[in-house]
Amino acid sequence: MTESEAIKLFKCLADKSRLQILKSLSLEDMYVERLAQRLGLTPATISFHLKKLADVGAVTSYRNQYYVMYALRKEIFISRILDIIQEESDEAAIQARRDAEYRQRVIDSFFEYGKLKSIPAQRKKERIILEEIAKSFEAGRVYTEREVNIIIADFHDDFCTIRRDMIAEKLMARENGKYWLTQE
Amino acid sequence: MTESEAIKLFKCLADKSRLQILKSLSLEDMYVERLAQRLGLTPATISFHLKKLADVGAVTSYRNQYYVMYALRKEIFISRILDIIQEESDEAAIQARRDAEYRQRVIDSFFEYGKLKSIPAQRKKERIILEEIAKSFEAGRVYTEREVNIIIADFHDDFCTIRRDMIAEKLMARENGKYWLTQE
DNA sequence: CTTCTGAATAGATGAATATCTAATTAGATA
DNA sequence: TATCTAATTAGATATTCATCTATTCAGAAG
Repeated sequence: MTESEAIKLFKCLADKSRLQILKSLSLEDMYVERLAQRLGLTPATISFHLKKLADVGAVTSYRNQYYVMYALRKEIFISRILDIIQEESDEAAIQARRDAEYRQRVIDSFFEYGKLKSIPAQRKKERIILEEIAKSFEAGRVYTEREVNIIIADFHDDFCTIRRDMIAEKLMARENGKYWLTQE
Repeated sequence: MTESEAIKLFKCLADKSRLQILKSLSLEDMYVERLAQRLGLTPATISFHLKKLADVGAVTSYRNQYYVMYALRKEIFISRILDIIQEESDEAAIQARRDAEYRQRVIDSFFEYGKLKSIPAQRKKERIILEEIAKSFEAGRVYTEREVNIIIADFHDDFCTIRRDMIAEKLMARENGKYWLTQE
């Protein structure tokens, strides 16, 4: 389902009259005038809504004597809302989301009130923490060692280790006692 | 979830900007200005949307330095749309729906183009058919036997049997050759 | 305490839309 | 074919609501 299809579907569901139509049709098939009577609305209004519902595939219709019977298409409604929101069918995007969730968990467990509780032992986790700290530096700007220390000290007392590891991980570069962010 | 809660939830999802906010937050927590930048909208507009999303419990927020971080509350989105539409959690309603579905199947199998193909042998099924035919009579109005016959004959040639069974099932009452619907 | 910055609110505006009445269409029956 | 009835469409109206600008609020930092 594309984003604009999802919006159309949710728009359909976001109306009291249409929701009641769907509820009624979930009980039994009905024709326009009967629905109008149940909901206390004009047949014209019901037609208007049924057309929208049919547009998104929520209902189908068939003739029965004088009447046009409408039926609910339950298949349309089996998916979970979360799946629709997160739908991005391409694998790369899904992997990116998993990564982001993992990163967030690591950050949550090592930071508290904006402070780093401890330096992760696992290199993979430390990398994530260092990248998070790197966000406090401006791209392109050149810092003195003292400035770097002060910024890092906001996160953890052991700014020496962290500063050194930032260089080792190539998140920052150093030359002649000056530091700057590398471009990723 | 009540009907009006469901409508509010769907209204929230029925907007491109809000859907994109939710998609963004499903990747990682973000603050207002960052979202504004991603979506090409004003921070004021993002605030407006986030408030609506918070109202329905779709997001939560927490402070982080200068920023107010917003996070997606996935728990809200686990239910299936169909369950929300059909939500009437009380047993009586669910049974009523099953009954209605059964009735519809019986009606579908005995009627064709508005005509009764045959009179059901099972009493339970005949009752359903008779109730369906009874819909062609007006409540409160008194009919002559001839009028009754004409109306029933629209459904089946053997109007005598059907008329007699309507009385036997107490769907109609008769006195002095006059007929009328009983109140159910 | 003062200042700064990001967030929220208020007010205005234009676009979308739910509803009605009236007119038209389409399908069934005679 | 002519006629009847339910369904749909068209046009009008009032309301809702997404968005912007400008202002106010709140929390962090000096």
